[in-house]
Amino acid sequence: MDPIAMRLSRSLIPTLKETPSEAQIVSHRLMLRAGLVRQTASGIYAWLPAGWRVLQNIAQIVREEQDRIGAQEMLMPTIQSADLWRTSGRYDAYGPEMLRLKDRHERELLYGPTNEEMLTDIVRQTIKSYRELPQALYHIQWKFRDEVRPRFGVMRGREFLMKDAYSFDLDYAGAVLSYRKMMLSYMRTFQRLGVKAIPMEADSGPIGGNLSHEFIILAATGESQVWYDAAFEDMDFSGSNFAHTSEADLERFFTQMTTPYAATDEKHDSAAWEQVANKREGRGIEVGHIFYFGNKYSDPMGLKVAGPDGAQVAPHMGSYGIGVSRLVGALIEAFHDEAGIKWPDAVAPFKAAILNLKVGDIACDRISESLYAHFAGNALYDDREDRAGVKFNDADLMGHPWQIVVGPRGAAAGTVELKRRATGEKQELSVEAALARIG
RNA sequence: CGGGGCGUGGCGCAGCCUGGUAGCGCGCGUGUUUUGGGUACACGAGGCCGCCGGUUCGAGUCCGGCCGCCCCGACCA
Repeated sequence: MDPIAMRLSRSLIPTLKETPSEAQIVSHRLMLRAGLVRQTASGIYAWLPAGWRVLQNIAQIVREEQDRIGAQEMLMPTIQSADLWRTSGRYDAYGPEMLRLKDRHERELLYGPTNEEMLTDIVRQTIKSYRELPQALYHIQWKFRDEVRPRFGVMRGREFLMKDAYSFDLDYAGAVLSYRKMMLSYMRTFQRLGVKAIPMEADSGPIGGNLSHEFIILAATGESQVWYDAAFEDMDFSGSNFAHTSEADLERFFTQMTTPYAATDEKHDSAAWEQVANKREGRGIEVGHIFYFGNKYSDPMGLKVAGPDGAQVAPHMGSYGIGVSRLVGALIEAFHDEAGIKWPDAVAPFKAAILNLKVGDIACDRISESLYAHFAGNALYDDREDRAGVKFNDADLMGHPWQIVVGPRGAAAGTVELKRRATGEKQELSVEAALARIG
């Protein structure tokens, strides 16, 4: 990575003082103002350098936690053939949300909204025996759903980055294990992202099936009403650090996650709700969804493997989505204040911002440059010849977890002011002490 | 898809009703000034007024059509 690009004076991070009029909700406004994205068409966004770093950070955590439960990463194309979707019957079933295209030969194509058919087809061609099961595969790829009404910025865009995983098991019992592994992976993922996500029983929607959970981040501006047991608010995740191959641990964890009451509108049960001792209500944003759907695709598409007794059996499948680009907006909804974004450490575009309050001052420049070198590209150096207030405001807006303020007042004595964005706490420290504090 | 609204320099907006050579604030450039929470002054650059057509001597303004975007609702990772 070219370190020059991390100097604000040389970066394309166009912060805005005023909010473009198209943005209503706070995350959308802040994403535009912090220079993370630019809209290029309704529901379609370009990810500018800082936004792209956040997106990659989230994707990387998702990736690591998928790998950790033994899922294999791959990459499937965005463009798919209509014929493939006809094999499952979904080409006609999907409706106008699907973006349909034609190539120069008038062949019917589509921009994929999901990949069940494609992966089922690939597995059908390659997996022939129960000995090759189970399989869990995922990719992180752009999807397109032609929403009637895109809104909320990247949270409800038409083009979006999604992690979608697919599991193939010999039987129902195996599929349940795969499903529980994914739930484990999801809880670990959201925990690492620094956010509380609650698994809620869900309708399986157009994808079909009967074992399904949504993962909801609590945020005042969320789009759906949720009811949940207060037990989720201080749930202990220390027990999630077990080997994903342990069936007993998977069951224990699954039970822990799904026993306390939690439901969205569509599944809310007032009778069951009455039994909850510590009730909590709020708004939430759906950031993940997992499904078990049995033979919904393996049957119509003719996916079969040889079982232990030699008979051909249709594998049981599940699919598992995380809205990676939606998470960027959702995290901002969860972590912001009047001044701007307050990124969780794990996803922040930069770990720290270095605010040189007096560019050209020997001591300020020297300390700033050495700090900048120390962070090796993971700090944004505000080396603009601007007023201090401009830098403070932009740093707060962009939401770097740490701000290292290098001003003439302290620089002569070798000290800097360290500000923690999340709490607002400020400390005057030596350069070494500040770096030690940031870790 | 029903209902509502908006398209005027990069951003936020006025001008349109009542047609007469396009304006304000921010941002940007230059200079002076200021120097720890968006400093002040001066000068300056930047606009087929969304597009097409019509009415008119003349259209940002009036009329028609189209396109784009936003908001509310029904629907979704």
